[in-house]
Amino acid sequence: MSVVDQDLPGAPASAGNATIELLQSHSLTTVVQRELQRQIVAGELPIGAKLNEADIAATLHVSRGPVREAFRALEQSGLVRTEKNRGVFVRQLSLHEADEIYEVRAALDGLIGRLAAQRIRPAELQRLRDIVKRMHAAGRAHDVDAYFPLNLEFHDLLSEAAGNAALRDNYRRVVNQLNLFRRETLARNAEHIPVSTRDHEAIVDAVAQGDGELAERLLFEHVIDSRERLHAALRSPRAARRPERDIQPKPAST
Amino acid sequence: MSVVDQDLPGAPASAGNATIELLQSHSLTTVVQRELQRQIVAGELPIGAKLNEADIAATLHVSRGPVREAFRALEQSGLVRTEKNRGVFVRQLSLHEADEIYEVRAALDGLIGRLAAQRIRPAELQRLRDIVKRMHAAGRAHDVDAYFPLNLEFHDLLSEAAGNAALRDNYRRVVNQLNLFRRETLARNAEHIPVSTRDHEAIVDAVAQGDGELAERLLFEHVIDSRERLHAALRSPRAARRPERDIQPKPAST
DNA sequence: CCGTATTTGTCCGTATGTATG
DNA sequence: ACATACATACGGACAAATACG
Repeated sequence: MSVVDQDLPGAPASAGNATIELLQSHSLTTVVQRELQRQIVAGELPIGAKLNEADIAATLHVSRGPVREAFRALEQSGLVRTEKNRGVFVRQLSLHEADEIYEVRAALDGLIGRLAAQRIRPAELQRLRDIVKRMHAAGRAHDVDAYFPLNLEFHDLLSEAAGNAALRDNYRRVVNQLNLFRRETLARNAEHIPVSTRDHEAIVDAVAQGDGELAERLLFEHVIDSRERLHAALRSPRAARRPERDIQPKPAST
Repeated sequence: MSVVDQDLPGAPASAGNATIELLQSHSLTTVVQRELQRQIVAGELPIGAKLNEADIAATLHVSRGPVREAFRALEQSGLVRTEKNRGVFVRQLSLHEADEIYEVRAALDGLIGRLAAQRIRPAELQRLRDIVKRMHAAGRAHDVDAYFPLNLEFHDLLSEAAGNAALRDNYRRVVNQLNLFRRETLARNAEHIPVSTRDHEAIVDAVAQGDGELAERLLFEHVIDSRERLHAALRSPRAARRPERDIQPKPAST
């Protein structure tokens, strides 16, 4: 009846089972929360999809209690919205909401730049430069699928290098929310990769030189610019190709 | 068995009962969440206090399910911490954590100033000036208990005037977390009221003149300064008068 | 518009882990 | 160290609301 009993068919119950290790230190609520967040961020659950309590509980081999608790956590983190007596849905950001969150991200990213310029360590700086190098490669190859995760990794590493856990956590929550919008609409077109990569290069240089004010300004403007690119993409004919109504990925069967 | 049956002894079941109205539009989880948040922010639940599921459920006349769900939401909002198989406690911020959160707040407040200078409406500006006027009065009377809520109201109104709901929500969460620390340690001494009120006056002026850059800088520094005042208060002999271990307000009885 | 099926909201019982004498 | 008491974690059942035919 539980995730350790029936899941992972061939796994022995002895040492080395990561699932058991996970359960010993984390509650089922936490496991469900992380799994749902992963599915949402990874795009496995489409925007607007309805999260069915019973289905999720059955799939993860847990009862509805932990699932409902995970829903409340995800709601606070801004990844889902709850309608009373109707259900929980993957959050759909309006353009207006995305604009607002972009401004918040710009402020946080500015502080990240300011602090990272003071506190970044050589190893982190080297990793940043490696990422930028790979960004150049992805740009030359017009490989958007390679560039997108590099962009996430760049900013996540920078938020870590700022040496402020609260800032990093707030930043990650905001970025996760924004991904709800960009995945839906932004064309992720390759045209902007070169200019964005130049932004990143300048940011790394400013951080490397310890110029906090410059890094702050560059990062703030980088975020605002990416918001503007989003607007431009929405005005282009390629945009609005997907409907914005609720999507139900799995009606009933499995 | 429910909150509407036994609570509010003399209240008739007819129209005008706010409790029934509340339950019709909100789930019990939401009601519990708001009530617990209110108790934490208001200081009715001391820092480090253990939140007993059964006690809370009995007091609010609900079952333990909604209480557990509310715990998960409060955990994400940073007001409580959960220890597996041990319980939920009102969060205790270390000085280091408070420092980090103060930096986040400074960045958000800076953006608030920048945006409010562009978007504030005359009625809001007038309300800000009224609050500052009352701050002056509280300062002259050395009335810290009057000043403290005025300070909260000032910044909350400003976050509203910025015209960005996401920014306001993020700001409120951060301020709620910081109150977990300031209530415990900050002496709330009257000495700083005049200088702080002058800060607020300058901020209002900058916003009124539409000088976003100035308002941003003033607010950022205002927050950093208040963090420094916190540090100074901790170094003063008056500080550290309360123990930092867990407190249990109501062992069992009611 | 009504009856049925499905889903959510709530409550309670039980097992497991923790604290205490 | 052991046994007891207590709190939490989880599962399951019932009631209410919604969705569908």
